[in-house]
Amino acid sequence: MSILNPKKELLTELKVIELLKRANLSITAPRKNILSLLLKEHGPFTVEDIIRRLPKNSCDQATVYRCLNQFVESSLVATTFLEKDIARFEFNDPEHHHHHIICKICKKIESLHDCLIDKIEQGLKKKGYQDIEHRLEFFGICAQCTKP
Amino acid sequence: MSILNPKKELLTELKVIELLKRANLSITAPRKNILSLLLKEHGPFTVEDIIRRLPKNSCDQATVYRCLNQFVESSLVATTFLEKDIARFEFNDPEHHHHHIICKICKKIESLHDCLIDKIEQGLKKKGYQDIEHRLEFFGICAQCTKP
DNA sequence: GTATATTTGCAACTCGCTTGCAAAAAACTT
DNA sequence: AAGTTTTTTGCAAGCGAGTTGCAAATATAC
Ligand SMILES: [Mn+2]
Ligand SMILES: [Mn+2]
Ligand SMILES: [Zn+2]
Ligand SMILES: [Zn+2]
Repeated sequence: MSILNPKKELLTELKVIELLKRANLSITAPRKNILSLLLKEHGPFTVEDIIRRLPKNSCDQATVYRCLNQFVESSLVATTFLEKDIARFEFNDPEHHHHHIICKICKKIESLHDCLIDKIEQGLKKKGYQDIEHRLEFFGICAQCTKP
Repeated sequence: MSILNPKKELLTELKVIELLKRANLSITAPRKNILSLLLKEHGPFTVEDIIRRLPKNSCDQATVYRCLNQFVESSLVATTFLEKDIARFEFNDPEHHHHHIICKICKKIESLHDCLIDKIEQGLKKKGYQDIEHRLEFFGICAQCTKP
């Protein structure tokens, strides 16, 4: 627990435990560390980012992957794939479903607090972005797979 | 050249050569085969799909990857990433920019001829899709990277 | 506290995809 | 059309994010 801000730390810890319980995940050190990290900073973070922020040598990278997959599975965490072969993770607040833009050159990532293509692209142009492209994919369960 | 439809084959061949020239790519057998395949069927196709459709042992998989990357680079081909770690490719007709839906269960992919989220999701529900999610990412060049 | 079930660390492995290099083919030159 | 230069190809080895099998460690249930 931090010496500087014991109260806030404690609140985060309690919230993390509550979230893990609701997700039916047992309370372990790696899970608490990873989830509270994602709760404190917005992200999205690569696994490398996350390990860098975790207490040094506090857990294996396989554990980080396993925990993140479980969090995604139980909707605690959302994923983005802004660069090929690099998954990024952020805490999934269902009230604030949103998307991201990455700069094709410097790879800076920004979160967009909105979800309508044209409107977003107009806003991005005003912000100085050029050569904007988007990728939009849908995922669902088709009629055939619903029937039986 | 096909015995059944020599005219159509010849036209495709000419179109393919024209497209390669416009893209400043030299005219080679693998490039012609891959591009004409993508011109004939809509896709999107994985590299495995493409190799299966190519004349048996007609070229190495490394060549397929290299050609596809060049095609993407010169905007002849568009990519989609509907499943993690699996790239799919289709001919990029700029007049028909569109997106896709994949079934979470059977992985069937459908092309959507439109680009507005709400409208698309309504249409998909009418078609029998359930549990629809989408992924929307933007890519651009940020203000800082534009200046210097 | 003990028994049972779950999770972790480690190292080996998987799998799309990429790459170095010599041989082959295309493009350019005359 | 033949010779020269440049590009592309095939092959096999390599890369790297992510996964997995298993024994030891930890959490949960009783
Ligand atoms: Mn975000
Ligand atoms: Mn399509
Ligand atoms: Zn930038
Ligand atoms: Zn289906």
